[in-house]
Formats: sequence, structure tokens, C-alpha cells
Amino acid sequence: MGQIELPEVTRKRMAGLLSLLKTWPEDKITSAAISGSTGWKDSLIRHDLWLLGFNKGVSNGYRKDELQNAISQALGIETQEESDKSSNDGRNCCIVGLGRLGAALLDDEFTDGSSFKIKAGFDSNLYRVEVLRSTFPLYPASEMNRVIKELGIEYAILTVKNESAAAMAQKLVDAGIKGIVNMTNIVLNVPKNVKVQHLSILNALNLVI
Amino acid sequence: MGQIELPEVTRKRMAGLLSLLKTWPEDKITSAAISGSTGWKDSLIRHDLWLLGFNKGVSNGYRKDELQNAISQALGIETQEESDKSSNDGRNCCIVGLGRLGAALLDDEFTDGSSFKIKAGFDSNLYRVEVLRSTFPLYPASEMNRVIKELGIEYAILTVKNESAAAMAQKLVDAGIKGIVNMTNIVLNVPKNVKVQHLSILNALNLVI
DNA sequence: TAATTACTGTTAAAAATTTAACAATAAACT
DNA sequence: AGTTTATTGTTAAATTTTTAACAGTAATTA
Repeated sequence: MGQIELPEVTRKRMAGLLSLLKTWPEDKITSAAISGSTGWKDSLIRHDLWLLGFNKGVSNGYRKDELQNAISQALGIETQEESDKSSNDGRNCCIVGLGRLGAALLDDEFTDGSSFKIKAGFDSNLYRVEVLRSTFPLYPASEMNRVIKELGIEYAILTVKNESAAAMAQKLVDAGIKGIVNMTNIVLNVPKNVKVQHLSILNALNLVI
Repeated sequence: MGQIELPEVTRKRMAGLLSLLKTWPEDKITSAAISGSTGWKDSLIRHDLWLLGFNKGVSNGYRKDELQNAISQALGIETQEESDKSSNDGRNCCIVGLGRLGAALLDDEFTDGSSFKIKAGFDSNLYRVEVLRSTFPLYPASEMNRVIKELGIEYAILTVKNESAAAMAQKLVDAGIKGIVNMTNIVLNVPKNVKVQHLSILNALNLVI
């Protein structure tokens, strides 16, 4: 659980690199090869790895497994395997807002192979809470504070309508959440100790114009 | 259609600011107020606006509508209204990959109020193409090249499984796509003239640890 | 209408990030 | 085994981005 202080940009690239490595067919990889499949400058990759304290590279590149371990360690990411073995039972998440998008995440496999586990869903519409089916329990939004604390939920995926985004984010903060993946269009303003990643599709479309 | 050359970070913030303004209740707004709801430093906001050539602020702040116009202009964003009036009929998009996530976007309202219009969906699974219902036509992935060209589709939202991400992205590039919103876990490497925004939920979760 | 206040626009300084360069070293080759 | 080649780790320079500072100006107040 190294968790070095790393620039946000570097963390982002390293998370991307980790995904790349997952499907990398060979046992070794060079900074030039990474550059080839990501577009990042090779010197930048070496510099990133240097920041993260990795120095196991040799004259034919890096060993994939060593690289994966180092990055996971530096970012504080546990694989599912590790998580299964360890005493703590992974990183508990919840989905807030069970409209089309939120419902799509209900029993999706997007957390497969990671240590994240979706433990609860919330919606202020009671009908949805009762009708939707999932492998984990769904609750009315009014119970967020209690449930988040009781289930030890640390992270939330925010898929509510824009109108409720700010209010729901505040409820999450009040419940002591550590990080929010914000899929609304609203820029959230939360205390510095709560991390936010903004993942709005419309915003993203505006940026690829 | 000003389309000034702007740093990526500035474009991101400005897209966020545009969303903020959409729900801003008052007619005027100051850089300090923006800072208050986003956490960005007020001087940074003024600097961004300066980069973008805006200079209509006065001693009680900016007029919301002027700000909206200037930002939309600078980013090349058309509102739906403008788009309806103008001869060109908006920015045509498609969804590639109609699994849980892609299907959730099918007749979602996430493009409402924007000039983006979803014109087609693609999936390599014929069953999905035939069974799913949407307000726009769905096609087998094999027809991507033809359909994208015929319908004048410029942007794509990539919601396929990780395994197919690279191949599908290549097909999109070959079909002449201009921008991709990449919701897979794979870092895409595409020609510099194709813009990509990476919106992986798992990656985002890893970054809020 | 004069004085005060509250902002912006703009510049310059500070900080962060990226790039280039290259000595050091492991691997591959002869 | 010695030579060449490939690639890293690291530093320093270049570039980009953010922050602070403040003169200038519109709005507000007296």
C-alpha cells in the first residue's frame, strides 16, 4: 500500500498503462512500445515510472508483471486476487441514481478483476428501488447516510439527473464518502479530502469537437 | 465558429463552466462565485477567459448569457436552438457497442439541449441489433463504414467490450470519424487528427482511491 | 458628482509538467 | 569474451499551466 504522492496526470497515465498491460500479449514491454500504443512520449513514461520509484527496467525493457505490481502498489490498487486473500474485503462502492445509466451499471461486470465491489444502489424514486433487480440491495435515497456507514461504503458512482447532482453529492460527503465518480454534467465542489473524477458524456462530446 | 486553439485543460474547465451556467439562477456571475462552486482559483478562471478572448466583464462580474455565448463560440459548441436554425443539422453521433451500457444510451436524453444527435447504433451481435428498440436505426458492425459515411456521422461513443476496443476504434478511424468518447478501459492510439476523451468508469474508480 | 468599493483584464512570477539528452548497463551478437 | 546494440534511469532544459499582483474601470454609495 505504497500510495506515494503522485501528480494527477501521472496517476491517470499509470491507470491507463495498467489497463494496457492487462491485455499486453508478451512478457516484456519497452517505453517505446508503450508510446506506440498510447501516443505518450517514451521519455514521459520513463519519467512517470521514475516518479513512482520503479527502477527494474533493463536493456530490453520492463517485465510486465513487475510493472503491474509497481503501478498497482503506487496507485493503491489491489487486484481482486489480492483482495480476496487479504483480510479487508475490497473497496465498497455504491451507485447513486438508478435511471437508465445507473440501472445499466447494476449487475455490470465493469468491476470484474478489480477489488471494487458494488454494495448498494440508491434512488429517490421508490418505484425504481422496488422494481429493479440486482445482486446487491437497493435503497431509497433517504437511507443513504445510514446504509453507507453500515456497509462501509467508501466510493460512489453518481448517475443522478443534473438537478439533483449537487444535493446528492453533499449527502455523500456528509455520509463520509472518500471518492465520487461523477457522471452528471455538473461540476461538483466538495472538500479537498474527497476525490472526484468527472465523467460526463456530454462534456466529453463537447471536448472531441 | 471561432474555434481558437486552447489548452486542453482550459477547454475542459470551460465545458464545465458552461454546464454550471446552464443552471445558474442569476443573470450575472463573478469569477469568485465560479470559484466557489467549482473549486478552481478565481485568477485561473479569469486567465482562462482571457485566453479565450473574452473581455466583457465589468465591476460586478460577467453577464451569464455573454459568457455562455463566448464559451460556446470558443469551443465550437452550438446550442440546439442555433443548430435548429442553422442549415447544418447538428453534430451526428453514433453508439458503438450495444451491451448494457451502450443500450442505456439508446434513447437517453443526455444530448438534450445540445446540438449532438445520435443517428445510429452498432453492434457485432446481430441479435441485439434486431431486438433492441430505439428512435434511430441500429446496424451490424459490419456496416459501420458505409453507414457512418452515408449519414454524415462525425463522433462516436465507444461502449464495446475491452477486447474489441482497439479494433472498433480502428474501424471508426477508417470511416473518417473525428472524435471518440471512449468508455472502455483501453487507452486508444489514434491519429492526431482524431480527438479522444477517455471515460472509463473503472479507471475513474482507480483514480478516486 | 465625488469617493469608495468590487470586480476584471493583464502581466509577470512561480510551479508543474514534458521533453530532450546522455551516461550507465544489460542483452544480443560475432 | 569482446563488441555492438538497445534501452533504461536521471538530470537539466524547455514548455506549459497556475497563481499572485495590481492598475484600471464600472458600479455603488454617500
